[in-house]
Amino acid sequence: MGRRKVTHQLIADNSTRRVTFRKRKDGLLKKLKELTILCGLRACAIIYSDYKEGPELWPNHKEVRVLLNRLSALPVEKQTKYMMDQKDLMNRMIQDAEKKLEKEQMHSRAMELGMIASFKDMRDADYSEELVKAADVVEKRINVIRERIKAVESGAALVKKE
Amino acid sequence: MGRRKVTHQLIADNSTRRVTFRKRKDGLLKKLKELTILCGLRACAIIYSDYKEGPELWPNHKEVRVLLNRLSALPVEKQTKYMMDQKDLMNRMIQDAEKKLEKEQMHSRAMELGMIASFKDMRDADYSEELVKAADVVEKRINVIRERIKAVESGAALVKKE
DNA sequence: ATAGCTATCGTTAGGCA
DNA sequence: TTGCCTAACGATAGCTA
Repeated sequence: MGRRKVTHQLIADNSTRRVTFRKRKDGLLKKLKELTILCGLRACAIIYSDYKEGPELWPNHKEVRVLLNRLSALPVEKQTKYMMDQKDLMNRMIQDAEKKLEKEQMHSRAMELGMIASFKDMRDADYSEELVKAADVVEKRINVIRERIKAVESGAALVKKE
Repeated sequence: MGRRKVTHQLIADNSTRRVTFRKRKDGLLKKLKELTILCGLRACAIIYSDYKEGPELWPNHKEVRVLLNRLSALPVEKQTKYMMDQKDLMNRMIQDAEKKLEKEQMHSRAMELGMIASFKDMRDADYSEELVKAADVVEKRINVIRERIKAVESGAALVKKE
């Protein structure tokens, strides 16, 4: 009956932890939805878990894609130049790191769980249908660029291997 | 005193909405933190709002970067090839779109708000300190690649302009 | 596992400094 | 605005089928 005061540490029991995860994840998404409605925002969430095949997308796949594209302006590193100059040192470090990773057979990626939510203030967002389409096109363009980058990335990885 | 039952629609009053946003955002982050502890996950959040200069990063800048790098496997488009083949058509569409955007002087990006959270199950994550460092190096490498991509992106934009 | 069911705990709307 | 305050309201731990 009722509920116990929550102990703030890892839930030991496996299935209890699983249930708690589901309940609280749902709670989080509900609150996210409320926030979007109350404050006039857009939001999305992506959740990887070992309980599902693919990532769980909220509110839907399309919204996730659209909002993800808005993250390109995210602050990453202070400056690129320094890192580029450090390339050789970096490469050596990377090789060391990869050897170690290989050695330990780290494969926890499969257990990965992720969530992304992106909001946009829509208070002044009564764009015409046309403008929405236009924005979508621009976002698709960014997607193209992302894909190209991925290709470059794979290529670089291949080159590195030999 | 007390509270009123929440009406599920946009909060009309500007400052009330602002306060509600802050309260509920904090609540969301708190619940995110609890989830990470109770279920042994890692998580982060990125929040853009017009109430702050830059994005608000939770739990901190580094964690956000690390977890963001794990999103590369995210499902984006069904296939790249088709989009690449469509490049010319796309470019024309983009030009049209950008003209319209320019014309309308859309500048809502400044009002953008975003949140990202990424979790990783850590139950089997008692890596040695060394391994953690190694993983970090690999992630830095990915960051470098991202930066390169950005450069390419800017370059493409410049080319496009003339 | 998954779905209800409540007692209880946690969140927060509205008020006040 | 920004931070407490407290009564409602909402979320959920532990239980049952």
